[in-house]
Amino acid sequence: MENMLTERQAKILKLIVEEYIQSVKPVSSKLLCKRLKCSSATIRSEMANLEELGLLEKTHTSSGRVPSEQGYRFYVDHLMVLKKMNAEDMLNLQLIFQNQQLQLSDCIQKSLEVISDITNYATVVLGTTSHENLLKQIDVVPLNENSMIVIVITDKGHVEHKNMVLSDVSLEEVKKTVGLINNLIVGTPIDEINKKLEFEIKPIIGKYVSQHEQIYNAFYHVFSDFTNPNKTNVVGKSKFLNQPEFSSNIDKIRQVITKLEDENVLKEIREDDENNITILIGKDNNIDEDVTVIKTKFKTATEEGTIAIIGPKRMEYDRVVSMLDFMKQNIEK
Amino acid sequence: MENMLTERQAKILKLIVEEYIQSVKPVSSKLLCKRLKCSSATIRSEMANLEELGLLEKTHTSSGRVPSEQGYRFYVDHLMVLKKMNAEDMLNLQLIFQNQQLQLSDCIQKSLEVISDITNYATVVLGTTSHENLLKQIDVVPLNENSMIVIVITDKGHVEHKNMVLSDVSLEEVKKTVGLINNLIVGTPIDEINKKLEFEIKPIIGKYVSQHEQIYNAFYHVFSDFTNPNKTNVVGKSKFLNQPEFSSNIDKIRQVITKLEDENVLKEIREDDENNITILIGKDNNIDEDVTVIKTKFKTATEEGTIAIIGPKRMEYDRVVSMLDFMKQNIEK
DNA sequence: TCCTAGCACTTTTAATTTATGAGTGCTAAA
DNA sequence: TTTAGCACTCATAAATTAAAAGTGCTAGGA
Repeated sequence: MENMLTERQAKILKLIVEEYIQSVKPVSSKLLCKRLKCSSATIRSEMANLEELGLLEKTHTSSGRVPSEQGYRFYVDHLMVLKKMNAEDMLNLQLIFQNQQLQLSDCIQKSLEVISDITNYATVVLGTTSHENLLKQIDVVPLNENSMIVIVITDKGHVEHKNMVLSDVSLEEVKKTVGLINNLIVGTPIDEINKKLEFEIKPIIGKYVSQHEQIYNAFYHVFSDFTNPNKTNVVGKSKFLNQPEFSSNIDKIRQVITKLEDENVLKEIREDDENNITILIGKDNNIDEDVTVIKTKFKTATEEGTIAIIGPKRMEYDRVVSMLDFMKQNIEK
Repeated sequence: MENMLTERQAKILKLIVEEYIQSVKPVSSKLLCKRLKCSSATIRSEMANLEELGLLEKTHTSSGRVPSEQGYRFYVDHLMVLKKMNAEDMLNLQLIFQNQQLQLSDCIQKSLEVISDITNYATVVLGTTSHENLLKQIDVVPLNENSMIVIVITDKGHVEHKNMVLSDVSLEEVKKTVGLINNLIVGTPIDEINKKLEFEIKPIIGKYVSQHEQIYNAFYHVFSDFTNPNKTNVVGKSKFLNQPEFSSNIDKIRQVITKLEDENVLKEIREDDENNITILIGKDNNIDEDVTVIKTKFKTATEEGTIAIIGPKRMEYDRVVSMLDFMKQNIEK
């Protein structure tokens, strides 16, 4: 693959991508000839070749060159050298994961917030609550006359709680039902609970529990809410305001932010998720052609999902990729 | 108070404020003379008077008039007529509160998201978890060898859960401790638990529980995290992108968004909180002189806090105030 | 065959000018 | 007290100009 380009062409492409990522200005031949030992004319002719190959573009006839989408792609596939993370940042992130008070999902959330701040890009975690969780236990805590709290715990340590309003129902009967549930359907996958509830519990409480209708309905409700996907929240959407090529174009920013608030768009980020790091440059993603999404899947005993960093196409790929990798490592251990 | 102005002056001021809120353009005398039966010259002289009084301003010598900060203040204090909410919006909000599955704080959060969408302003709820909550019950669910989940429930129905990592500790001993806590310190205000833990529980488990050191520390940790203020999140910060007087000024937007992410700034919004609706126009708030904060306190049996709507100074006061009032009603019942 | 100096040409960007229009303040008369 | 009329101000937009940054191409040199 790499023999598509001469060594010098590769060097030039790399320099242009990195220079442009840094300066946000089309890169001129003159600038490069300082770093390579040759004249600007030579570079110009090489640049013309690279443009021919579809790796560079011009913004107008006499402008410097800018990487094309293919140019970025070639860069990340063949030229990029990963950039090790700043030790301090690494430490900060690790500290978050070492806080054993926190659920894993909170650690992920928190560290992605930190990453958003240090990179100036948006970040997101998708689908951290695995629905393959199995029911571990349910508890009921009566609050007052007619309301109680139902707490549902899964084997992976995920906890949810719901209010349950039941007027004129004896606490005894509710507890009986809880006992039945804990005996009969513990170990069931969360999203199959309602089925079991209907076919295994309902008949039984129908016999032994008074006011079974009301109680059954209340519990059915509690578990059906569980199936709702938990809402995903992109962190640092407004970081796009800090990116020069966006800040001159409010409409674009608005457009991108709107996309980042759209559940469906986010859902698509999860699709075709590979185990290693995937880079969706420009048209590869469904957010905006000037945006890049870098994402990876993670999978642990308790959780599973995708984390992604979202920024301009002109992203610091070398830095972001190694950060994301570092995150993945941290999560998975 | 209102006799500061003649009836006609009041009418003109009201028209100018409302026109400007709608059009975002300085209001000319010509425009007004269509609505009042008099010539533009007459209006001009009245406008000059109102400017004299500090209620109007010009953007340049020959421009139309714009309300001054005092002008807005006079408007909201004396001239504004509340605008009833759209029936559909009211219904939508009410439905959220009628969903008995949800905790009150979730209802508030959800409905403020809706309000942010229909108004195009940012919203926030501050300090919904009252630390006057009393401990109702704690539960422990073992997950595996060395980790368990502690669930803390308060009398107001607030639930929190924490991971607790304890290696080589017998479950029996932990359960004993839980039993002690549930017997001895239930009913204690959340933020006093650690004190009680130290002076009442520690001595006892010191006697009766083996490995008390480790267990005590773990529980101490669980409760000390509780005192952390829950993080407040402003909804719809990017709505400022949709406000014309901001969208021409990215720096301003960035500045405002940064403020809205600053915990301290948000905390100040809660201060001097009155029971009724408070309007902080421009310099009255600590966000930006072109921003207005409209807020009110709410207090229910279970929760207490402040909700606020944050938008440009050129805010639809009549609409927002009645919405906020409606929200308060809904929350408190 | 490859590199480079040189030059014509293109386009952007910023600065300047010009013109137009919206709006005011003031005056004098109704 | 109101209003018509007019001179004046300033913002905005369009048009012009000038300078700067780059490129492509060519022809000569290594």
